[in-house]
Amino acid sequence: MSGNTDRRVRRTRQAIQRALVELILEKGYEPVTVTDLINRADVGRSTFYAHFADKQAVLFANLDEVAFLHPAPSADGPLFGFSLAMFEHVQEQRRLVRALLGRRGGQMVIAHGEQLLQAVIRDELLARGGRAGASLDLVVTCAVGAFMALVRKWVDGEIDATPAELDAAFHTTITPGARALLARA
Amino acid sequence: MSGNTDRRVRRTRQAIQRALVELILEKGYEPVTVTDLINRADVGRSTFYAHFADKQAVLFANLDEVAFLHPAPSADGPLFGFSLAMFEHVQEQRRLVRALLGRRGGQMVIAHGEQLLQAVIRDELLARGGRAGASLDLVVTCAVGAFMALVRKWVDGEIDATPAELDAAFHTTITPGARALLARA
DNA sequence: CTCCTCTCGAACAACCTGTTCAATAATGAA
DNA sequence: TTCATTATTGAACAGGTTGTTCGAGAGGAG
Repeated sequence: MSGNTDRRVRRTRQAIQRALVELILEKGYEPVTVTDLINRADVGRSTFYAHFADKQAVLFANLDEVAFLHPAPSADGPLFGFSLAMFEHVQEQRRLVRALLGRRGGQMVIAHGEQLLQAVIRDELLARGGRAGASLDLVVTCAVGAFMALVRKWVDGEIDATPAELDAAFHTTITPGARALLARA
Repeated sequence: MSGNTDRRVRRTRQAIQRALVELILEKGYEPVTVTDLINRADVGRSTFYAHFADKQAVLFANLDEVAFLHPAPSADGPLFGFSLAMFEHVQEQRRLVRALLGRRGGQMVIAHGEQLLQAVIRDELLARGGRAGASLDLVVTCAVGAFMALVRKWVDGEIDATPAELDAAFHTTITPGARALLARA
């Protein structure tokens, strides 16, 4: 048994989740209706509501499959060493990430991603001796904003670059400032 | 004649625009319906559609009143000197900016703000001798992302800081990296 | 005062949502 | 294989939203 449920359940849920990704890539998240979803997934209306409360629940179900944002806070290695791995991960799952985090994706997902990333960056700065406080949080916000901006533009095709190039740009821009903050502590 | 139109037109348009701001602050942008708008503005349904194509048109009409994003590219003065003035401007129009750019606001507006800011920052880096190219654009993207992240969190009340503190954080984080880029040119 | 424009409000078709229900089909276990 | 369990179906429904239309009436400009 893969999963622990009825095969029909697995099939249905997967069909719906797949359909959402396809439709987001075609029209963006907001315009997608539940009716679209059940047509594309070829599933009965009542079946849909037996599995998901609404459109957004499907979105979040997909979200779990792209939760590549949980590196341990590291005090050694290069500062913000996590970023290259993340860019590479995004590239592998480009299709899914594009649907979820791109301009056509849902706002909630971006907010969720920002929160995860915020924790990662904050923990890393603290692990390297940053002093908790308002000014550290402001720097964290800047770093999160910069990273997410790169990812969004990248998956939307507004930027053509390799993961290594993105990583380099992120470090060029953010690392000196972050070091300055740490040195001040 | 203030404006150049019928007084009724002015009154109607203003009532609708005001209503949208109020409603966004109460429920966020997406949940606001045209029916909500015409009730709050106390305006007939057909009247609404005589002035605006849809909800989003009202949003953009409001947007013009907060277009504080047009500083001339400056090659002298401190790098990214525009930012303090912008943070102060945001504080003055906090109510409106909060409705438009905050978490409850529309995605389109944020995208629009990012585009304006991107041009500003890009021009400034070019005016200071930055070499146009992919790696400059990547840095610009980071700077825009960082700035917008600060503004969003600020107007949403997730950050409690003065414009000067925000400005300082922005410069601490971004300026060293930007200088490094310019030095490389 | 008069003409012209704007507003009103109701009614409309079209669409979307989320729920219900009885009939049918697939599944997993004995 | 058989059989009880569970999932799916498809249609129908009430409630809400959108954008349009139209005649009647109110308001402003000159």
